[in-house]
Amino acid sequence: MSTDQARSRMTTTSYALLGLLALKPWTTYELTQQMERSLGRIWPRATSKLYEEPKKLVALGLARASDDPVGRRRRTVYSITARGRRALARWLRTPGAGPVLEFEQLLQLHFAEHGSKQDALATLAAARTWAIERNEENLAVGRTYLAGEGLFQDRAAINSLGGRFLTDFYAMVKDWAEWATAIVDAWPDDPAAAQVDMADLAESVRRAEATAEL
Amino acid sequence: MSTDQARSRMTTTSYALLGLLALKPWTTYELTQQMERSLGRIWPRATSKLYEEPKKLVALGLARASDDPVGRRRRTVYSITARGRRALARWLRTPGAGPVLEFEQLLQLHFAEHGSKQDALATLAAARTWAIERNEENLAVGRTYLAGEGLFQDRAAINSLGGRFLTDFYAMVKDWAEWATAIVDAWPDDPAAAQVDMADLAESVRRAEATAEL
DNA sequence: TTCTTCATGTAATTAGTTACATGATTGA
DNA sequence: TCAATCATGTAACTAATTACATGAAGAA
Repeated sequence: MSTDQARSRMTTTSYALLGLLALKPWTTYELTQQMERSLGRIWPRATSKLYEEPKKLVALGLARASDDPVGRRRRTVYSITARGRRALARWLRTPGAGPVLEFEQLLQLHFAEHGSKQDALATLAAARTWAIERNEENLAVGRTYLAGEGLFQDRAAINSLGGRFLTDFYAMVKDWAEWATAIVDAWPDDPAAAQVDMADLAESVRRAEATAEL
Repeated sequence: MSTDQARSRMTTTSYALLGLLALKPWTTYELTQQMERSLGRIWPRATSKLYEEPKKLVALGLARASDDPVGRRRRTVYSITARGRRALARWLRTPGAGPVLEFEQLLQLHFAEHGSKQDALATLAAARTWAIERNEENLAVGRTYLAGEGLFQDRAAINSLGGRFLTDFYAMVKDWAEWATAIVDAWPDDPAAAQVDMADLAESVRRAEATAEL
């Protein structure tokens, strides 16, 4: 156990892995698969991170690693410890951060005046496609649960909260992209010359006002 | 000009700053304010990054820095160069990434079985509050544009695309949080014992199916 | 038996954050 | 004239990514 690792603090990523370990023991590869397929939608991390992070959990006494050899190479299986479960429960009591969004395509749209109308439309089309593709994946998972064949069917009640969030999010992105495409279609060729439609603006403000009401 | 910086590549963050410089020259502090108030909603970065990144733009010849002293200390004003404008236009033609979401609160919900029902409800309440507060800010900006008094009123057409996205996003988060609160309210005290309501699940799937249709 | 894909990991690099420091300005 | 806050920046650190490497398993 390196002192470095023992000293280093728990990040949200650490808890994400710890949470998975609370479900069952996993090999690192299984963890990467699970992240790619599901948890990664709300907490995306590079694969190599997932090989590194559990070591920290072990160093902190929150997880246990067992090496089982496969042929000439080793494979590591991680499982949670009692201390790990307590740490996880403690984390669930702390206030977490709200959604953090990074949206490069929207950033590009935000500077659309410096490119062509075509650029903007292409970006919107890509955003729409993105939403449809992600939704497709999410839908496939939802159907397996509806059929009673989900990977963690006993956790269906909990999983469905996140599933619904993603469903709503993808729908929202798609609808927005279509709305925005109609708007941009009406622009002149030079986006810098585009005039705002006050009626559209007013409608957006009304929507926000509806959300502001308790 | 350090070779290090000249060699380093442009990131999306670099382009975010470059895009702002294309609007007008800014002092670094003004850039931090602008990011905090508006661009940061879709491309959040720490303040110190915003002091560092423009230096790279200068090293790459995409921006110019002018030092103007304020009392005994200096202040840097950055402006874009012709090369910078071309680089920005080129970037607008490249495919950008779709939305990337990090949602710690939802991660906590995902492991709700290891905490109490109260924990889950508190997390959902926090998510709802988050959405309302963010919406409030966004609404305030929208109103200034509707009144014709936006900070960049001439860019209202473009700004309104992003404004609407955020409006829809905050509404979606709030609605989801309220929906989920009702669900969790109906859970037994031990979240691990919660049973999924198949009717709810079916409705989520139907929603996703609606999005999947062209 | 060879090729490809799955599986398992490390190393090098970088992007980003947290912490710190201090001058300028304003209002009590 | 003092305190608080605004404004400006650097340094140290760390989380995370990209690139690389290679063995195992299964298909052709």
